[in-house]
Amino acid sequence: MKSYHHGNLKQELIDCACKLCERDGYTKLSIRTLAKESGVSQTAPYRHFETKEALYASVAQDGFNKLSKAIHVNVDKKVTKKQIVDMAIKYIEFGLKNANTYDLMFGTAVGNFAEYPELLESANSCYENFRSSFSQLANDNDEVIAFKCITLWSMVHGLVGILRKAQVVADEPMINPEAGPMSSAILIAGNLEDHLDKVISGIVEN
Amino acid sequence: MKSYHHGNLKQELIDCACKLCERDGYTKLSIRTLAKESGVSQTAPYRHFETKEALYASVAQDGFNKLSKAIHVNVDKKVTKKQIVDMAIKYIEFGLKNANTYDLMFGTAVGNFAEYPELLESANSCYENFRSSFSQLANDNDEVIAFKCITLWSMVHGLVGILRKAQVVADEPMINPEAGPMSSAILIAGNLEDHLDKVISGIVEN
DNA sequence: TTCTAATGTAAGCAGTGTAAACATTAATGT
DNA sequence: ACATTAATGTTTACACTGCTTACATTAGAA
Repeated sequence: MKSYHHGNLKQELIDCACKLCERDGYTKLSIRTLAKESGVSQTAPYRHFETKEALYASVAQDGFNKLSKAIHVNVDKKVTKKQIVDMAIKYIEFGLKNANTYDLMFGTAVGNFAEYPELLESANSCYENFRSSFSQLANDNDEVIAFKCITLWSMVHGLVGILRKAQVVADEPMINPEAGPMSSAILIAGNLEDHLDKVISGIVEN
Repeated sequence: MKSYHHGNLKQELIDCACKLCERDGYTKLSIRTLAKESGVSQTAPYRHFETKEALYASVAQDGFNKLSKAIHVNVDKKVTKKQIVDMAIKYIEFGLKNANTYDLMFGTAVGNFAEYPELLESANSCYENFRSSFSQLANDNDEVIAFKCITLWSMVHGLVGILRKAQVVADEPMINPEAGPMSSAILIAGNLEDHLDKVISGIVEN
């Protein structure tokens, strides 16, 4: 016997949306099917999310929280270059393994983060996580750190995009014969650690 | 008096779609309004594009062609570092000024380029354009060139994504007070040329 | 000139986001 | 303890979408 009130609908909707967005891509998600999945009427979600974009924002927020965890480095001790390389690898793996969620986080589905303060908070703290780890490595003033950090972040962010287009999967790199010049990216996928080590050295020592 | 056959419908649809996609974002584009715009029945477009994705593919292809032109460097003479820096700037400007089109080119709206041979061709030749210019700068074997080139491309591609999230416009950089740590990106936007010069030096000399 | 393939139209299906009006219940203040 | 209110759920409905099917017109090849 189910009661009129669900009790935990908002969180259940978010959880379900996260799964479905990651599995099928966010464009395939419909509020109606989501409602059905939670055994609730098709307009019930609107009590918790004003628009579909607001729902996307929650999924994206969850993504930033997960990314934060994935790239987290213990900053108690001194941070080594290898740790930063690992962080970069973790970042890229996250982007490749959670490709659809990553889209939601960095694409245009959620237009303006400022409209969703919690999302903005999570996104900012994720970047701050990245930055503060990186800042332990180089002995520079804040402005220089910011420069270098953005450089590295752009790198890994860009690599996620490029590697995806090259249709490389993190676990099991494989060449798409149709990829043309794009297949250059394969070279990197096969030597991700070496590659990042070089690049990060270059950034830090400049 | 308009004739039953339009005569040039396909191209007109593409042109119109390019405009509307760039203006409102591709998610706002509907085949029906597109048809109306061309003064044709709502199912006529399906004679030229099997699905909406196929239409997106045409818009993306047009984008790659434009990007190719934008970043083109005259490779008759020896290519200087400044030319590569310029190329990078042009790339980033393109990504920022044609943000919605750029989405279509590098996002997930068109899932598999291999399904649209003309798009794949344009995308590949755009990259080849990028690569061949870059290869004139460094004296390396092909594999090393490929490495360095992907590194640079990832950089600029990543910067486009990051700068957009930081809500910076190429023409008129301005700070979004809500941007938090993201506003570090502003530092770069304000010194794009210097920044790229440093980064490119780092890549080439390694 | 005839036939066929290309290109257009009309009607309709199943699905979407979301607004409005109403129902049920949990929370709250007296 | 009870009345009131706010939160949360349902029903119905609108305007819109991508796309299918069946049919109409016409341009170009035989």
